[in-house]
Amino acid sequence: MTPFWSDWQPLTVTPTPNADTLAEILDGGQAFRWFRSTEPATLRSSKSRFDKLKAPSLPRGAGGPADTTMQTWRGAWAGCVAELRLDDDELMWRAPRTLAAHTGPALHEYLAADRDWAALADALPWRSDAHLAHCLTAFPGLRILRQPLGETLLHFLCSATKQIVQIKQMSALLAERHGAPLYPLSTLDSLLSTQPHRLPTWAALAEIPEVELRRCLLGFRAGYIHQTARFLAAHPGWLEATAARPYAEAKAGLCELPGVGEKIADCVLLFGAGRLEAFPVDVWILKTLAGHYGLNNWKPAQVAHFGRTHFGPLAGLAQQYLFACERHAAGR
DNA sequence: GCACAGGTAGATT
DNA sequence: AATCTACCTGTG
Repeated sequence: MTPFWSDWQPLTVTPTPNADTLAEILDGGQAFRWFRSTEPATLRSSKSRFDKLKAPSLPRGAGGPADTTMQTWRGAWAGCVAELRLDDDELMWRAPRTLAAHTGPALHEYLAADRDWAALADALPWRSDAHLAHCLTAFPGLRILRQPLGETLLHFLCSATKQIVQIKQMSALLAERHGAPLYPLSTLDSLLSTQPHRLPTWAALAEIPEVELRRCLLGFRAGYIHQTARFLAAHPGWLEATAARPYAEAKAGLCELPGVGEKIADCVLLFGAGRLEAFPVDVWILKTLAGHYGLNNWKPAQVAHFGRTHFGPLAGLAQQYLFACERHAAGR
């Protein structure tokens, strides 16, 4: 019988992130559909339904220090499912065989593998900014994902005053209950009850009653998502065209959507449209710029303007470094 | 039981 | 124009 997963294959990214940075890229607030498939060795004694998954592919020698940090990440985006792991300082990937041919190029795009993210970080003004320099050192190889635009908008409409784990829960419920299956049910999925689904499209969301959305833990965000879905379904291509306009126009356009303010608009442009000049300002950035840059009591819009002028055309990348550092310092 | 969480929109100064 | 507040609900 043909194995369900493809063989592990290398994915060339520059630079290769370490395990901490990879976790920050996949699970640090840019994306919300990546889950660790295996736990650190210290937790392996606890019962896990994923235990049976890792047996065939345990890397390197058993018992070595590397085992404590070895993780496999499983994620879904658009029509793709993939697993990622670090192996001898190389990023490896695999996908269900039926999707593998499509997933390779899709991963390249998703991870923005065409860019040298060390060179981009080096272009930030860290030489005159000691705190930024510190953050660059803490998460070497951090990158900004290029996620599907519509999914990014949906995730950040879910994000208002919610923690990452809760956003991931909303996303999982939306996909499971309202999204199309990613591939025919496999034996593996039957055993584990993990048949993955896409997120619902905006056209599909437009047909879902608000009360139904609320059952996906969306709370007051359900109204925003419902109204935004109605608008987007009635205006095909509007989202893509809007995101492609010059930064100020794109942001203003997105802010027309119900539930989308400056912060969410910047997140959508940065994480879903590769617009690195976008500088989302949330409570963490507000806090870090107050603490390290003396911007006490500045309003979010003022901080956003400061960020774009101080950090320049790659301000969004700087923001991600600052964000990761601040959350890490707070023990998140 | 109660504050708080990757905000936004509408009302009220 | 700047500053409150309500909005849902899981988590600690």
